[in-house]
Amino acid sequence: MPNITTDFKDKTLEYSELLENFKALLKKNKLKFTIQREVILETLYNSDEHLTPEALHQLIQKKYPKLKTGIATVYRTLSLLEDSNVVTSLSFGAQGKKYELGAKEHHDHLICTECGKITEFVDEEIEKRQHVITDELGFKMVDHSMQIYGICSQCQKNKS
Amino acid sequence: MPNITTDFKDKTLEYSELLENFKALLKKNKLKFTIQREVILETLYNSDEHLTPEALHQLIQKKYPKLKTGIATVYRTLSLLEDSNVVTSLSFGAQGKKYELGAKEHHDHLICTECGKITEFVDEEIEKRQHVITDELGFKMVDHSMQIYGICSQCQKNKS
DNA sequence: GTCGCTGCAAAGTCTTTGCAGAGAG
DNA sequence: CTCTCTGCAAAGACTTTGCAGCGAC
Repeated sequence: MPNITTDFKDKTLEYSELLENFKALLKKNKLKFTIQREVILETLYNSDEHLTPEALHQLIQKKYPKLKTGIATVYRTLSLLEDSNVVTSLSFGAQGKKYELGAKEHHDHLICTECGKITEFVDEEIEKRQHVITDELGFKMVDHSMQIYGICSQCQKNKS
Repeated sequence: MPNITTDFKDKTLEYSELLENFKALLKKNKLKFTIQREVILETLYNSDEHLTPEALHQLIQKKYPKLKTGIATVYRTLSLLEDSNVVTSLSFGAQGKKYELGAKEHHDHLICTECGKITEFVDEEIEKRQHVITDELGFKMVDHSMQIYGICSQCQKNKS
């Protein structure tokens, strides 16, 4: 079976486009476009990682020390972005949540339990089966998330 | 396509067997078998739901008011059970975690965002695809979890 | 100017920990 | 008897909220 149905990662949206969308969203809801909100969006965009609020805050403080962005603002902005479906959050076993831009297309996650690296993927076959399952139960699917945990090839090498 | 690959829910292990396994596990690790630990295991077994530590604690207090079981003990026991793979935890978007007996066979979750009801299922096709995906990346799968969010048929009826 | 936004600190949740006494082995 | 477990309360980690001044529009 040729591998034509599984795609790994890619970034589809230009930052300028994302920013325009965000501005439009704010305007639509009579919210203000502030420098903090832009910085948070931009930092999320430029990070390939999935960030915790704390990590995001630290990145911003390092990059824009003058701004003295408060952690509360990071939380508030992330909530705003999540409600608007601009970002998506992932919940992990322990405590804490990580955020990523959700404007990219839907995807699932492969998580390395050794190094924490997250690889994204989409598999058509799985997406199809999900519909079969929910249809069968009369369940109306709104969203789904899938995480596969394991050890990435790099960490396997390091161990041996 | 006949539906022969998707199974919905079932309970496979007798409580007595589960209890014996638990006792053996404790003995192996030189841990003690206490009434609190038994009550927590039993309550988890008799609940078809996925319980939060708080909910589990309340159930226990209602059923065994004399025992005055502390919430700390519930947390401590759940950690113990999770480390021993007797229970599995599910993390949710907001805060909080829910626990279920994990001795049952592996399964995924369908979660109703209206009423919170959780339906379990296993789909062979999806399980297969997961292996295809991880093999392709040289990723060693240890575990996975999948949640489908949506509105169950009952809640759809109630709304209309 | 107006009204929403921000930083700060205080207050909330949920979870973990320290400790002295209770209880299993 | 010994050494782990437990309940309680205090401490922690993470997140949210109240408020006065700031800043976008």
